[in-house]
Amino acid sequence: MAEYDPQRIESKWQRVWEEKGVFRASDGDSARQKYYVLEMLPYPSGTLHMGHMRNYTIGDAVARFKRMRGYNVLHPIGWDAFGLPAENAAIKRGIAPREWTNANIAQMKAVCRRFGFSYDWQREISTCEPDYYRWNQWFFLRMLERGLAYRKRSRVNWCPQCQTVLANEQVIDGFCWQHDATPVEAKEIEQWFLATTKFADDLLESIPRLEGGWPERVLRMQENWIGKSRGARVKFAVESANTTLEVFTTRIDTIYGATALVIAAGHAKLDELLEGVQGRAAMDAQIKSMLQRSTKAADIATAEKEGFFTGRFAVNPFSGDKMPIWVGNFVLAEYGTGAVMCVPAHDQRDFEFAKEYRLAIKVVVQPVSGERLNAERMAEAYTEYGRLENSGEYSGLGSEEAIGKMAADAEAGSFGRAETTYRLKDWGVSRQRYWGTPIPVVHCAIDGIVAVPDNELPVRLPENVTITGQGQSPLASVPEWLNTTCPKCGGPARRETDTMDTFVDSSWYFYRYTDPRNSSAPFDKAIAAYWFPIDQYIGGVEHAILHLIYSRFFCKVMNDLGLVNHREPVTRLFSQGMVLKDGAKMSKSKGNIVGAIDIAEKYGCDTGRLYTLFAAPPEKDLEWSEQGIEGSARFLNRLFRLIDKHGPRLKTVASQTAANAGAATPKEKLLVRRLHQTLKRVTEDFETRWHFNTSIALIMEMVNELVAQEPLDQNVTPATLKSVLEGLVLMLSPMAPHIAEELWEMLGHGDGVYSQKWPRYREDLAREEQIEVPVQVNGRVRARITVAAGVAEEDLKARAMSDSHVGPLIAGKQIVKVVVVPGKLVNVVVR
RNA sequence: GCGGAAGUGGCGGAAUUGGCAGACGCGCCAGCCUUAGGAGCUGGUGGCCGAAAGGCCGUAGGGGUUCGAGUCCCUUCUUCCGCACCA
Repeated sequence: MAEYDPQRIESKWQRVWEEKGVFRASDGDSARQKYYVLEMLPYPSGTLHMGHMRNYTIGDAVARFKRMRGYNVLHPIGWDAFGLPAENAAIKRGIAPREWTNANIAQMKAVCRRFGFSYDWQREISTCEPDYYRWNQWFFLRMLERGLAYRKRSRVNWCPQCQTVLANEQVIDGFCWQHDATPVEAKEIEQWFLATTKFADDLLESIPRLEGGWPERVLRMQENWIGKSRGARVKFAVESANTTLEVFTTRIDTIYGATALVIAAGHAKLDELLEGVQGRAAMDAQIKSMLQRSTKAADIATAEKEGFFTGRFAVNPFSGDKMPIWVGNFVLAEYGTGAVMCVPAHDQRDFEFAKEYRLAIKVVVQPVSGERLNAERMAEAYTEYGRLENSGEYSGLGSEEAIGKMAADAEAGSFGRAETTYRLKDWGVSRQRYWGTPIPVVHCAIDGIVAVPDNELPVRLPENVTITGQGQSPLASVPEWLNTTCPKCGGPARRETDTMDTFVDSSWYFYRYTDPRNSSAPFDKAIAAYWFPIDQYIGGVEHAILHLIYSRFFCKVMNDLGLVNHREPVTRLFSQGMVLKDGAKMSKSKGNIVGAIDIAEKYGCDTGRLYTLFAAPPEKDLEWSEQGIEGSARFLNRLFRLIDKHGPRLKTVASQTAANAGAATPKEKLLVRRLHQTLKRVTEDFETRWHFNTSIALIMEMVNELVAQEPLDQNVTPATLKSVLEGLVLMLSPMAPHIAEELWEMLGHGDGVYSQKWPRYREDLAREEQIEVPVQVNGRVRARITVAAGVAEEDLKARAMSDSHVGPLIAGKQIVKVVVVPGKLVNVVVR
C-alpha cells in the first residue's frame, strides 16, 4: 500500500521531463502541425500567487493536450523585467533595480519549475537584458525613420515636493504617494510619442477578422477605445476679433440649440481670446488651477463641472445667434478640437453645465413619438435622434438627414466640413525614469536630435545609479553616460535621458521567443513565419486594451517593415478571470495573496492546478477557498488509492476494451460506456469550450462510478479494467500531469504519459441502450419514462400518454398539442 | 462620467442548441470504522406544506415572447473590471 506523496512524485517526474527534454519546440518541423500557445509574460514582482498560476495552468493544460494531439507545440515563458516597482524598491530599500529584479526572477522561476509547467526553458527571455532591449531601440529607430516616432509637448503629473514626474499609480486621490499633503500638479514637458493614430483605421478594420477567435467583450472594448466617430467641424467667428473657434460635434443637427461655446483650459487660442478682457487676472488663476489638476481620465470625468465666462462671444454660423464663450473643465484639449458647442437640451454634460451656470436651454430636437420636450421641465438632456424644430430651414428634418445636409452646407459655406475623429491617442512612450530601455537618440547643439546608429546599439543603461525618486530623470545625473558625441558631426552631445514605457517591451516579445538568441536581428523571418501567428494567447482581461492594442500596432509596423507576413499577431485570445481572495483581486499591495509555493508545499502542485481549473470556468473570476482546495486534494488521494489497489494485478496485463473482448458483462459494458461518455465530453471541453471545471467534474463522476462498482476484480476482466483506468489517467494528465505520470507507471507502463496520444473516443461504445425521458403536462414534469435509446417519435408519444401518472391528468381534457423532442422530452398541452 | 462584464442553494459552480434547475465540489447533519485523525467509508442536504404519496414556490426585482425561459426581448437595481505613466 503506497501513499500519495505529491512532493516525491512531482520532483521525480519533473526530473524525467527535464532529462528527456520533452517540452522543447522544434523550429520549422514540417512533419507536424505547429501550435503556438502563450501566456502573457509576468512582471517579476517577486511573488507568484495563485492568480498567476491560474493563467499558466490553463496554458499548460492546453499545451499538454495539444502535444497529445500530435502538434509541435511552442510554449515559452519570459520576464517583463523593466518597470516602476524595481525603482520603488531601490528608493525604499536601497537595492539596485537589476539586483532586485534578477533575484525576483530567480525566485519566480523556481516556483514555475516547482509547478512543472511544460515550458521550453531554452527560450526564456528577460526584457531588461541588453540583448533584448537592444531590439526595442532598433524598432524605435525604424519608427523614427518613418516619422512614426516624434516629440511633442504633453502634460504629466508633477509632485512639486519631489520635483519629479509621477506615474498615475503614484497619484492617490490627487496627492503624491510620498507626500499626502502635497497636491499633484500637471506640468507640460516634451515627450516622445509613437503614432498609433496613423493605424487607427487599420486597427479598427481588422477587428472583424478577429471575431470568433477573440472574446467579444475585448473586441467591443477595443472598438470603443479607438472610438471612431463621424461628425463635423464647425467654425464659429469670434465677435469683434479677427479669429475663429472650431468645434467638433457628432450632433451638428442640434446646432440651433447651442447656447454657449465651451473650450478647454489648455486651448491654444485661449490666450489670444482673453487679450484685454475684464478680470483677466482672476481668469488666469482659474485656468492655472484647472490645468494643474491630475491628468487621470477618471479624475477629470468625475470632477464637478466647473467653468467661467470669458467675456467674449461667438457667432453661430447657422443661426447667427450670439453665444457666450466659456472655459470648462470637462472639455479635453487633446480630443477633437478642444472646443465644443454647448447644447444643454441634447447633451447630458452640457445640460449639467448649463444648470450649474444658468445657461439657456433650447430644445431643437423633438422625439418622433411620445411627449413633447419642454425646456423648463426637462430633468435631463434628450440625446436621442428625433425631428428638428426651431432650426431655420432645417426644421422638420429627421436628425439623420439633417446631419448630412448641415455638414454639406457648412462645407459649401466654408465654415465647416464632415470629419472623422478618433478617441485613440498617440502612444506616449517617454518615461522620466531609470529602469527602462534608453531611447536611442542624442541631442546635439548643431544637428538637433540625432539617431544612434544601429551598429552602436544597444545604448546600455549605466549601472550603479542612485535612485532617489526625486528631482530630474536619474539618467541625467550620470555625466559619463549622459555626455557623448554626435554621430553626425562628432561634436559634443547629450544622450536622451527618457526611457521607454515598458509596454514597448511587451509589444513584440512573443516574436523573440521564436529566435531568442539572435544577435543580428530581432528574430529570423523564416522561423517567425513558421510559428506565427500565435494560435492561442492567454491573459487577464485587464490587458484587453492597452497591451493588446500596442501589440497589434507593433505587428502592423513590423509588417510594413517586411519583417513579418501577417498583420495580426494573435489568432485566438483567451481572457481568463481574476483570482479573488476575500472579494478582491489578489495583489501584493492588498496583502491578500495565496502564495503558489505555499500551495505546492501543502498540497502538491497537481492539487493546486486541479483546484484552480475546477473552482470556476476559466473566463470567470475565481474566489479562492482554502476549504475548496481540500476537495481537490481528497479527489487525487481517492484516485491514487483506487489505482494503487488494482494496479499491481493489472501491471502485466495487456489492456483491451470490453467490446473488443467479445462477450462483455453488464458491469464491463457500463464501465466502458462511462469511459467513452466521459471521453467525449472532456475532449469537447478541451477542443472548444475550455470548461476544465466540467471536465474535472466528469472525471470525478467517473471515479465515483468506479468506486461504486467495487469489487472491480469481479465480473470485469483485468484487461478491460486496465483500459478504463488508462483512459481515465490520460484524460486527467493535462491538468494534473505529475500524478498522471505516476499512475501510468503504476499501471505497468515504462514509457511516460508525455509520449502518449490522447485517447480516441468511440461513439458505439458511448451509446446508452435505455434513456429516461421526462413527460410534462402543460409544462410541468409529471412522470419519467424509461425507453429504448432509439425509440420512434410515435412510440415515445404513445408511451408518454399512457403512463400511469399522465393518463389521469389528461383524461377527459381536450388535447391541444403534444410536443415531442426525440430523446429529450414530451410535453402534452391540454385544456 | 465613459466603456466592458456579471448576478442561480449556506458557499464555488452545472445546465454546451429555448427542453428534467441545482451535476461536481465545499460546508453542514446523521451514522459506520478507528492505532482518536483536520484521515477513510455510507446516507441526507433549495424553500414552504405534508406522516407519506405528493403539491406549491424558486435562477437579483418587474414586465413580455413561447407548449416550454436561468437561457430570448424590454426595464429597474446591485456588484466587479478598465480608463492611456502599475504591469
